[in-house]
Amino acid sequence: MALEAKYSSKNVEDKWYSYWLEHNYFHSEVDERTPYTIVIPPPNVTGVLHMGHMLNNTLQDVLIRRARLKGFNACWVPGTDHASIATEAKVVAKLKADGIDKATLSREDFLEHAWEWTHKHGGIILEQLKKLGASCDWERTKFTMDDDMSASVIKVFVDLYEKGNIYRGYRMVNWDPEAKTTLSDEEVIYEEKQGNLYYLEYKIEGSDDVLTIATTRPETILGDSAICINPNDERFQHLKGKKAIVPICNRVIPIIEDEYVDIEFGTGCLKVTPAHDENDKALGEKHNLEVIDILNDDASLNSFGMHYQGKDRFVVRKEIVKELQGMGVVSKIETHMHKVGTSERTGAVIEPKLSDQWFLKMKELAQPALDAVLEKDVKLVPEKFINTYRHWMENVRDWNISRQLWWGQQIPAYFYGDGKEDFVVAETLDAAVVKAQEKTGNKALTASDLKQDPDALDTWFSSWLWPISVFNGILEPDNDEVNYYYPTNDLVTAPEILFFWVARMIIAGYEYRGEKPFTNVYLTGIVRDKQRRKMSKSLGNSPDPIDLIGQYGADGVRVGMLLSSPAGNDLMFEEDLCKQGSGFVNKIWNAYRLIDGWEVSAEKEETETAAIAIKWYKSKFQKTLVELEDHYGKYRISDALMATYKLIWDDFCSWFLEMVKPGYQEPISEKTFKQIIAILEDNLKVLHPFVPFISEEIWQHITDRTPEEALIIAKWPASEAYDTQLISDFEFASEVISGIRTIRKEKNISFKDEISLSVLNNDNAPTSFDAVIAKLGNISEINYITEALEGALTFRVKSNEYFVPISGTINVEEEIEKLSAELKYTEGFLKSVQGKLKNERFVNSAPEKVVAIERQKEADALSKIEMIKTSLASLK
RNA sequence: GGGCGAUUAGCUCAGCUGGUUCAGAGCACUUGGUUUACACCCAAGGGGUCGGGGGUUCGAACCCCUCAUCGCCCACCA
Repeated sequence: MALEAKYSSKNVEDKWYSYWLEHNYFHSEVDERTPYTIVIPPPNVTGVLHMGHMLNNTLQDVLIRRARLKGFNACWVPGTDHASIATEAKVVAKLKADGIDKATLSREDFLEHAWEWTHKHGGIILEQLKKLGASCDWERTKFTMDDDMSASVIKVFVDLYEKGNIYRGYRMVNWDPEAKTTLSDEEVIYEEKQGNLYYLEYKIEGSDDVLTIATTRPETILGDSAICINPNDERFQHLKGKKAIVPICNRVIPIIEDEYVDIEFGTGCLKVTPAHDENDKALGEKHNLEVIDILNDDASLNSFGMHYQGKDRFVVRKEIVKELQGMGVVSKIETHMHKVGTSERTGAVIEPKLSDQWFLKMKELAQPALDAVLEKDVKLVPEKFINTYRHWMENVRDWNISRQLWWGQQIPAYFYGDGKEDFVVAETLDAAVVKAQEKTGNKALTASDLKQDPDALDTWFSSWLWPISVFNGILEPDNDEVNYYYPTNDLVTAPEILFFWVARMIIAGYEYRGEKPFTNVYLTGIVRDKQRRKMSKSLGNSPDPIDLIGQYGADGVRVGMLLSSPAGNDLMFEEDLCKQGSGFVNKIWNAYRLIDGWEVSAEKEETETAAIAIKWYKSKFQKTLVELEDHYGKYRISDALMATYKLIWDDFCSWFLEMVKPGYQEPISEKTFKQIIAILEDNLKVLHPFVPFISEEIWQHITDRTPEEALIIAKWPASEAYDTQLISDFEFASEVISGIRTIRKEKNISFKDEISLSVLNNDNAPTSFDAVIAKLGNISEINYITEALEGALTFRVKSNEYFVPISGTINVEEEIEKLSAELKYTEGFLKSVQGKLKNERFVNSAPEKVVAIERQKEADALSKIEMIKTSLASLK
């Protein structure tokens, strides 16, 4: 049955994905083979596939499929992340839409809603990955809130607490007033914003003097507890030891001195608000100042806000300025650019806030993880990220791991009293009771006396264990699975989460396995649109990957993504690339259609052309195999694809198939055909990681295969020595063919008209491809001659001259002009080469090899000039 | 404010140890083609003082200095 001229991906892709699943090829179990493991960067459980995932997972699938073909026990562990803030925010919004306020719900009820939401929307993204062809071991699918995963998190928390790495601290934290939770420093995004710098006058107690301070947040004056000046500031010597009066609330506050104050900035006077600024807090502690917190959790003012109580800080900012202006204490308002911290998740402006939170000490834990990367035990690709990584790890700050959320692992700290230290940390309530009894000496304490800390842990506190916990290596550190699969091989992820996730996994790896979690970290680029904007749902500039797959096929989209994705560089995604991808897929399809349509004859002999073509292609293939090895080894996946692309499109389709193609309506020799099929099969193997579907389709179409013979589990082509001479001889021959084509075109000689070719064999032109030249150039005969042929069209390849005798078609003047131009160019070239060789310093200092090359160039140019001159003479 | 990186063809990017991979690839573009797989095709062609300037060297896209522009990361300037 004839195959369709246009490849249609739809049915083919579903068919083979089901087939692969049915035969369990993606599943990995511990065996005697060497493992090759990748753990997926778990996407948000309720998320949908975006272009970033697409890139990421295509790369992982390429790596895993190639490893599978190379005979490794390939294991790609999929899963999702509970994404506490993002998911909780979605659930809260959904409840709100249903008229339910989270505050009215109990923790249990809320979690029930959250789970319901998770089950409803969860896992969509994993289904989408299947469309892409991702060959994950779905039996191993994990969720960061699975029971065992959560148990691992709790165990680690307790362990780190007992080792003294986790502490509870009253600290200035980043407060997200929208989500009403703290954020880690990494979750705060600083944006340059236009604000105002307000100059406010404070009265000096017991005098009519005023001093002026500058602030960007005038509402915080209600929380002021001092004014600070630089002791070296000449202007303010008279203020030392005095007191100032805060406008509106009339609080009397001391004027303190500290060299921290920048004399140059603003007025040189600084108001100190310890509750709402990190630096002020430090000053406050140093000078023993009162801490006045004026904000509620939703960033409205509390009772310290007096008549502003209950109003949002930004509303108050406007109103208080008016009031202050009315009092005549605003001396100046300047516009001022400053950085404002916003929440990564909700976009709300962050307020620094003092509160009790849980922290993980990082300095010590980070050390082995830093060393691992610096010593390249863990390799970052591209290497430029090493510096960024080092900088971060050397200046790592303690990690705020508590979140005022319910969706996540609840912190296993149990309070038995109101005191700051009245708590114990334990894996279970029962264990907590025992510990509490021991700690207090009160044997009468029961479970009902204990109250668990309501906060949940930061999501990253579960995902940092991912490479270990997916193999249950926390709960059972010595199990066969983790011992076999860990450390994993490659991690493919976005550079944005190098600190959030990658660095912390390395830390956890050393802390809990004494070993790195992965050997290589491949950091992909950020997918951007043509205007260099990051592709995101909110901007609406991201195409839906599933639509793209529908349009171009998964294979086409995979190729499109990979065509332009050098590691670590951002990639400008254009839909045209997918078009190119599906074009490539179609090309492969049609190459197969050609072969598939041939009539095979056992009687027919192998032609000379076919014999040399097969030998040549095998060499070319082997050479490409070596290049592929190099590219893959350096994670240059797009280069690997491009090398494969050229091998198939140029070498296989444009050259090889043209060479072996039988004549019109002629059968092909069975011997040749068998070899072509073997070559095609090898091609399919190297293509498979990039275009898994069409490669399997063709593979299975060639002949009936048992499930054990599927392409997905075939053996990567074996490396063999290859003939470089043959490859360069072919390149020579291809130039000859191109010369013939040029002449045909220039003289309008149809391909159907046979012509003859004569070679002035100055340079021992290789003859191995003469049959090919004859076939592809439609040459009746090739003659080797010792004297120039008169009255013929000529062209040159290296220093051989070729003649095509065409009577009556030669325009002598045109030929002379052409030759003269070539002569002039060659003479100029010779001059520059000789100039180099005359330079003694070049000859003396350059390596011998380089000089020899120049001498060869000189000799070639000389003989070429001689030849052109002869031709010219004969024409005249 | 500190650090890292980039700047090469219209676009996206290679260019590894300074010299045969040295000015390249893919796409786009122009021109010409219904030769028995593919117009998602075939062939040919145009296009770049390698961001500017200076230096080192026999020799620089590559090393050094400097300027410019862009990007990223980190950081508490009110």
